[in-house]
Amino acid sequence: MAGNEPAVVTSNQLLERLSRRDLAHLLERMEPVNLLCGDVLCEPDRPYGHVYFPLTGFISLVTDVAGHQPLEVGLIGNEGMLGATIALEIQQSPLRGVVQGNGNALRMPLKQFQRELGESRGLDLAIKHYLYVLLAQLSQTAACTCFHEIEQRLARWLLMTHDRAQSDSFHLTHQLLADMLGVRRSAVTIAAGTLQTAGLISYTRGEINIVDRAGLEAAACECYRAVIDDYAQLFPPAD
Amino acid sequence: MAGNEPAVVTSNQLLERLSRRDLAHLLERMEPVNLLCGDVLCEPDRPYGHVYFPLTGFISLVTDVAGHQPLEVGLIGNEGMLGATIALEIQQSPLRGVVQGNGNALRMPLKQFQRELGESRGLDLAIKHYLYVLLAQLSQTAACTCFHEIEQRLARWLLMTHDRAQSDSFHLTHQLLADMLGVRRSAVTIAAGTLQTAGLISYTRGEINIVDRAGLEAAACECYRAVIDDYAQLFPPAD
DNA sequence: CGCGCTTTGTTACGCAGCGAACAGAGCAGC
DNA sequence: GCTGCTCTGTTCGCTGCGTAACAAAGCGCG
Repeated sequence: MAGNEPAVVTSNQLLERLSRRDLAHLLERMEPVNLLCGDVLCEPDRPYGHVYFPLTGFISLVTDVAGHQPLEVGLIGNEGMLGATIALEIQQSPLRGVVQGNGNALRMPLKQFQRELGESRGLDLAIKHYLYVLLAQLSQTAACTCFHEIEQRLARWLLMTHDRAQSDSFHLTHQLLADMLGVRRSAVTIAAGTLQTAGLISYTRGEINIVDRAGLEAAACECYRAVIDDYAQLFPPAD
Repeated sequence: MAGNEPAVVTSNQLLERLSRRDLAHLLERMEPVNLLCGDVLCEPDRPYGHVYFPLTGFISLVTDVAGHQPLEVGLIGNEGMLGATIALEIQQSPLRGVVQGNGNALRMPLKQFQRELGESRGLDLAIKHYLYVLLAQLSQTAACTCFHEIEQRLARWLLMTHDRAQSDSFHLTHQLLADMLGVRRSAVTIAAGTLQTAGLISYTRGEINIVDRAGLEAAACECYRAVIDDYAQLFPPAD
C-alpha cells in the first residue's frame, strides 16, 4: 500500500489487452497518480482534462438529480477506464467521475490520448468495446434500481467494489452506500446488519470486510453476474 | 397514414445533419419499411441485421430482468436511429429494440452500413454523437426510475412519445405503459386518471390524446428536459 | 481525560406502490 | 343480440422504504 514507485505496475486489464508495442508506447507517456477518495475527476457535460486507467483505486460514475444525492450508475476499476467517451469524439461525459477507493492510476491528457487513439487501431477498438460494456452496465443498473430490493442491491454493490478494490476490506460508511444506492441511510444499516448476521460481511466504523464471498454472490441479484458476463463476452478471459 | 410511397420522405433528423452528398448517397441505398407495433428489430447481445432510421414510427429500447416485464430505458424516434452501437464496431446491442408506434423507417443491412461508416467521416461522427446522447438518456432514466414518482414519470413518458409520434394521439394501453415504466397496471390507471382529470390528456381504450402539452411538461420530472437539452447540445437546432 | 464528531443502531409513523382480485364498459365477431 | 375479449376503474391488505428523531458507541484531538 505505502509502497514506493515500483509498486505502480501495469495491472489495468484494458491496457493489458493491447499489443506489446501499443502498451509500451502508452506506458511511456502516461503519468502515475494517486486517487484520493472524493477526488472529482470529471464533471458532467464539461470537458475533462485527463483519461484515467485505474490500477488499484476505483472510480464511481454518478448522475445528479435535483433534490437528491448523486446516484451511482457505474463503477470503474482496473478493468476499465475513465474517459471512454473520447472514443465518441466528444471531450466530455454525461456523468461525474468521483474517486470511491484510494489507490493509484495511470493518466494521460485528453488531447494527447485522442491522438493516440488515431494512431492505434487496437487501442481505439478496445475503448469502443469497453464503452459497449459501460452501456450494458448502465441499462442493467437502471433495471436493477427499479426492480430489486435494497439488500440484493447492496450485496451486488459490495461485490462490484470487492472486485475493484483488490482487497477483502475497504472503507465505506453506511451513509456513502446509501447515497450510491439512492436509498436512506438507515435502510442500509438494516440490510448490512442482515448480511453481517448471515456471516457474509463484517464491518466497524466504515471498514467493511468481505467474509463469505460466495454467500454474498448468492445474496446479490443477477445483475451482478449479468454485467460480469457482458464484460467477459467482449473481453474473453486470457486463460 | 395509409399513404402510398411518396409519403416516405426523409424526416429523420440524424440523417438531415449529413452533408447533401452523404445524404443522397445513403438515401439511394436505404430501403423504406413499415414498422409495426410489436416488431422486434433486435435482440439483446445478438447480432442484428439492419440499422433503422425511423421517420414516423418509433422504437423502444428495453432490458430484460428475470421475473419482470421488460423495462424501457430508451426511446428512438426520427431524432435518432436503432443500431448506433455499430459505431463501437460491434454488431449487437445490449438492449432489445421493439417497435412502439406504427409508422415507417429507412433501413440498411448492418454490414453495408458499416462500410458506409468507414467512408463518411460525417456519418461516423453523427452516429457517435448520437450514442453519447443515448448514454446520457440511459443514465438519466436510471436516476428517474429510482427517484421520481409514477405520475411524473408517466408524464415524461407521454411527452417523449408525443415528440416521436408526430401526432397528438397514439395507441397505448395502460398495461403497456405500466410495463414500460416498470410498475403495476393499476398504478398507471390512477396516474393517468389524475392527468386526465387535470385536463392534460384524454384517452379511451388505448387511444391517448395529448390535450395540454404545456401542462404535461409542468407535470413531468426534469428528466424530460434534461434529455432534450443533452440532445440539443450535441445537435444544435438548425434555426 | 474528556469533549465532540462520526458512525451505527433503533424506533414510530406515514405513504407510495405492490399483489391480487373483481366489476363494468366498450368493441368485435359469430 | 349474445358472447367473449380487451381495456379501464376500483378496492383491500400488505410491505418496503421514506421521514424524523434520538441514543449509544468508537475515535480523534486538545
